[in-house]
Amino acid sequence: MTDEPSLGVLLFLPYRHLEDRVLAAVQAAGHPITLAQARVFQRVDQAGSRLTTLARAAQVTKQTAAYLVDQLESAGYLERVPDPRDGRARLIRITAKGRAVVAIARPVQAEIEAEWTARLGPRRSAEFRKSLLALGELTDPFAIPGRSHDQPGPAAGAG
Amino acid sequence: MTDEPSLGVLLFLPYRHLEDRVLAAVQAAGHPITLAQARVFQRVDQAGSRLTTLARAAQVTKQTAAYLVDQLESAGYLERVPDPRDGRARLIRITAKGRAVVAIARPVQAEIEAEWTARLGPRRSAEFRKSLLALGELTDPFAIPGRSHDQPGPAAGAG
DNA sequence: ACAAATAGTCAGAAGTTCTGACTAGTATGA
DNA sequence: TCATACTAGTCAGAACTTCTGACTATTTGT
Repeated sequence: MTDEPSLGVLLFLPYRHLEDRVLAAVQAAGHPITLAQARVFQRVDQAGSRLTTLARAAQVTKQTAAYLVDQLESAGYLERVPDPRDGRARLIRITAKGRAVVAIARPVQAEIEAEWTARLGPRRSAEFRKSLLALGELTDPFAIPGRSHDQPGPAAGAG
Repeated sequence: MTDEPSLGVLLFLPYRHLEDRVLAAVQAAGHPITLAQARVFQRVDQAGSRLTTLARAAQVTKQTAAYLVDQLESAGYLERVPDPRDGRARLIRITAKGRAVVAIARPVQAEIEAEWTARLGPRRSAEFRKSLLALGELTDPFAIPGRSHDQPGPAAGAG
C-alpha cells in the first residue's frame, strides 16, 4: 500500500463517494432510506422489475433483496403488482413517493458527474465512461452463463 | 433505468468483480476470510497501520474495523504491536500467514488487470487508470477537511 | 499543569446477509 | 395430458456486519 493504489481502491473511492452523496441528499430531504435499501431501489426499472432481477443486479441473494424491498414497500417507496406475463412473479414498481426520491437523487448525480467531467475534461471524461462500459461487459455477472439461483453473484464457489 | 447505466452501476461492476474474484481465490486456497474482513485486510500497510487509518480507508467506523481486525488477528493473519511513536496507538501488521494470503491475491489481481488491459488496449488502459487517480483526489474523504471521528466517511451528515 | 483532541476499547442494539427448506406457477417433452 | 425439471418467490433461523453511546489512556498545545 505504500505503492500505488490498486484498481480496487481506485474504483471504490468514486463509487462510494457517489453513493454517499446521493444518499445524503435523499436523507437530508427527509427520506429515511438506508444504504442497503438504496442499492436495491436504485435498480428498479421504471417499467417494474422482478425481485430476482434486482437481486442479481445488486449482487445479493433474493432473500436479501426481498427483505429490503419489503422495507421500501412498507415505507411507501415501492409497490408490488402481479406480473401479467408470469403468475409466479410480481413486478416491483416505484410509487409516487418513490419518484420523489428519484427526483432528489437525479440532480445530485448529475452534479457529481459534472464535477468529474470538469476535472477530467470532456474528452477524457467521455473516454472514461466508454472504458467503464467496456469493462462492464467483461465484469457483469449477467454475462457469465451457468450461475445458479441463490447466489448473490460470482465469488461464491470458494471455501 | 431503461436508459444508459449510471456511473454508479458502471463503477460497481468492475469493483465488485475484482473483489469477488480475488476473494474467491483466497478462499479456494483454504483461507476462510470474509468479504468484510478482506476489505480491511487489503488496506493494511506493509509497515503497519493504525486502526483509525484502516477504518477511514475502508470507510467504516473504528469499532467495525476493530471487530474485523480482532477476527483477522485471532485467525493469525494480522498482529498488533505497540506503536513506538504514540503510546495510545498500536500498529496492525501482516503476519507470515497473512503474507501467504497476499501472495495468493496479488497474481489474481494482476491477472484481472491484464484482462482489462487486453480489453481496453494499452493506451486507453493507462488513461483509465489516470482518470481514476484524478477522481480519487476528488472523492477520497481523506482530502475533505473537518470530518469528525466516529464517522465511516461522508454521507453521514444527513437524516 | 490543564484543556482539548486523538487512539482505542467495551457494551449493547440494530441492520444486513446468508443457508436451507418450502410453495406455487411455468415450460418441455414423451 | 402428465411427469419432470426449472424458475419466482417466501418462510424461518442463524450468522455476520455495522452502528451509537460511553469510556480510558495518552498526546498536544497553551
